Amino acid sequence: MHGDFLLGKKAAVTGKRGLLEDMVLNERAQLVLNSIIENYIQSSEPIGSRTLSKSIGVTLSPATIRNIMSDLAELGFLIQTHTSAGRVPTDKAYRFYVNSLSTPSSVPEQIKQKITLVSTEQGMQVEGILAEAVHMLADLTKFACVVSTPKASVSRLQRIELIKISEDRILVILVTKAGVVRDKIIFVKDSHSQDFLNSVASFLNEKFKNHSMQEIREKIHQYLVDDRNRYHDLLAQAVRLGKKAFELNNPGEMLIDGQMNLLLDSHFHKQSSVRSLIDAFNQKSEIMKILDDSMRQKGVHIFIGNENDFEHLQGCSLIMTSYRNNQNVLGSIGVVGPTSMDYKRIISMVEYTAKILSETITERSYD
Amino acid sequence: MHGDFLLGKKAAVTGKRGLLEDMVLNERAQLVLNSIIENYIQSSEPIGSRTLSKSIGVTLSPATIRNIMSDLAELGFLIQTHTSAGRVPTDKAYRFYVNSLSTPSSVPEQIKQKITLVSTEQGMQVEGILAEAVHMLADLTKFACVVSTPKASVSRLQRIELIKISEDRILVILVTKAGVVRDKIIFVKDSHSQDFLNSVASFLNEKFKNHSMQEIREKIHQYLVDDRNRYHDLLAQAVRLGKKAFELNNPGEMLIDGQMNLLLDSHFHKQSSVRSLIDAFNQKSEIMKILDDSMRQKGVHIFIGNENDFEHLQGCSLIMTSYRNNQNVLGSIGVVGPTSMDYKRIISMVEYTAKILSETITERSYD
DNA sequence: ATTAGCACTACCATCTAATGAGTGCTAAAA
DNA sequence: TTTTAGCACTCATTAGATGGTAGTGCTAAT
Repeated sequence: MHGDFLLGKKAAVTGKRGLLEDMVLNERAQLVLNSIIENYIQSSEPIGSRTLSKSIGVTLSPATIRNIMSDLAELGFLIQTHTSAGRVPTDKAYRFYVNSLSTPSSVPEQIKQKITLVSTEQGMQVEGILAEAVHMLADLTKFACVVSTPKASVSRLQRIELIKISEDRILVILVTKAGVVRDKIIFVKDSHSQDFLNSVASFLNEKFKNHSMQEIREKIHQYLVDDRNRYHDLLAQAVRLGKKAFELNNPGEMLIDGQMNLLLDSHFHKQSSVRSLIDAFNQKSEIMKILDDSMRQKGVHIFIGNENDFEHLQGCSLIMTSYRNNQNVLGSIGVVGPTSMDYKRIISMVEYTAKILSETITERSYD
Repeated sequence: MHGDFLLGKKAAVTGKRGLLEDMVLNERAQLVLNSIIENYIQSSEPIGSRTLSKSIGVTLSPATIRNIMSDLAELGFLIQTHTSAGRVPTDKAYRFYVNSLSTPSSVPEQIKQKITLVSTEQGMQVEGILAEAVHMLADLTKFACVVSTPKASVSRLQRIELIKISEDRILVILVTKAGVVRDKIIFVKDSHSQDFLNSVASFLNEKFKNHSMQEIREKIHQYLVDDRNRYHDLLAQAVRLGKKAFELNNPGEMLIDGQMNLLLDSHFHKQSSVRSLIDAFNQKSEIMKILDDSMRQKGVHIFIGNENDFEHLQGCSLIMTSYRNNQNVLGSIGVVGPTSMDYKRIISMVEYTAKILSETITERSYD
């Protein structure tokens, strides 16, 4: 029985069954594993010892490689689809591979040019820019891509407008610093003149400009509980209308593009996977949750296969990162593809697209 | 050689090679054809004479049916995938079938309830309503569904707002009668105060409220060519800003949902069809054109297979109809599915969804 | 520690033969 | 004249059988 000799010093000390994070493979095992992964990413077919022996740089006989593979399999990095098939990397292997990627490969100049074009059209709405970015990313990666629209709660107020629509309906328009315009209708019991609404609006603008929606809601709540304000008519009305206007009604949306690309991928050809994918994208909330999570921390976030506990997305990896203007993190953008995707390439593309997206949105922001 | 005896009187007079529109099948042939189509819609498998002989109401021996089928094939209503296979309806057959549908079957009460829920959430934006409607339709039909957003040019102005963003940028917000809010940024050479922008906005509001965007653009053009207006400063500036503000920049968008549903359908399992479909939905313009066309006329529009000359959508039928508020036709909504779809059911669903959508949007409109 | 060699396994493409659903045609029945 | 029964024929699909291939694990030699 081999199996121990692959483990580096640290692991040898902590023991084979020790913490996985501390486990280190010896150099040759690592070489073999990476080589298998890279081969598999390219070919999507199980890798055998003979094939690997040729494609790998070092001269190692198939038999030797078989021994190493056998050990790697025992450690859970490789599996066989059947007895006499080559080896296929597990999620654990991909995780190891991704962790070992040090220098993020840069995006080729040719592709950079393609991505840059997002920003050309002036005067476009933020949603339009997001749609274009996600479309582009889908087109480049040939996988499904998602982007979350800027969260209302973190973005700061640039201006509010109140427009009288009918006796009991008022159109509220919120413009945020990030350049997002949101509108909604609120219903009121008693009618107000447009002039009065203008006063309320300029009161609210004066009071709350540059504050985040979250802060505004809190302040309004304070006004409401403070009894003294009851006697100041304009204030009272302003607060009452403001409460409705700033009420969170936008649950945060998500744009998807290139879903169908996944279905060209050989990994998702089975009927059952297709169903699963459809469900996954129909029920946006789960993916939204992942997007939200990756907003909170810097850098690129990678979820491999079973690491996301969303059953419909088994067999998928997600590469996510956030985008921002020069003030705030606004949302995140990323790729959903098979676990056997070309991580290097995809990661660099997601990173670069997010960078360009951030720049474009910053340009458009009102700060 | 049979072949003539199926033609009704009219055709018999004008001759077998006469105008197709005038062609009438005798009652029995029609029964057989409809029966084949309905069977095929259900089973997606070629229909043989024996099968049909059983499933059809009237007692007809397989041999007789074979004769009839043979004639129908000769007339171009049926084809065989290979010599000894059953018959499959052609596009021509579906057209005949659809034309012969008289009483549009109504939507079952149970499904009506599902559709009704679109309108519940108050204060939702028009785009949100459209997204919900198209999602619902996709969910019910299990096909891909599309909806076009209200055209800017036909909708009438409710109100315009100009907001100063920076020295050289102005945010324009257009609210239309249909309840759509559009925003865009325009760039100006010389700086204006917000007060001045307010005057310009109220001037434009007064002048152009209730006019269609198309009309407004024309009027502004007239002002511009009229030299006299040059000396009236506010007017001149208002016209100059207005020109930019009302410039058509929104090419009319389209929301798609349920594309992936198509890939569960057995008809699109071939690799080539999948590619084709992806291209079709990526390149929105063609479908947009069809949506536009079906906005112009009343009723449900049906494009069967090769009737739309968009190569990527061969093998697809489109069921489209327009939606409106109480003033204008705003856009259209419809289904993209295989030619062998259950036309009765789908047509009724598209119709009903459009009706509910129209009602919901009318409620939200500002008239 | 590494490698060559060998027996073994399982998938895959190809071939074959059998099955069966379907047709067209012809001649008999209605 | 229309309908039907019967028969020969076609072609897709299926199940076995077969040989080839890519892979493994094990053992013995290097």
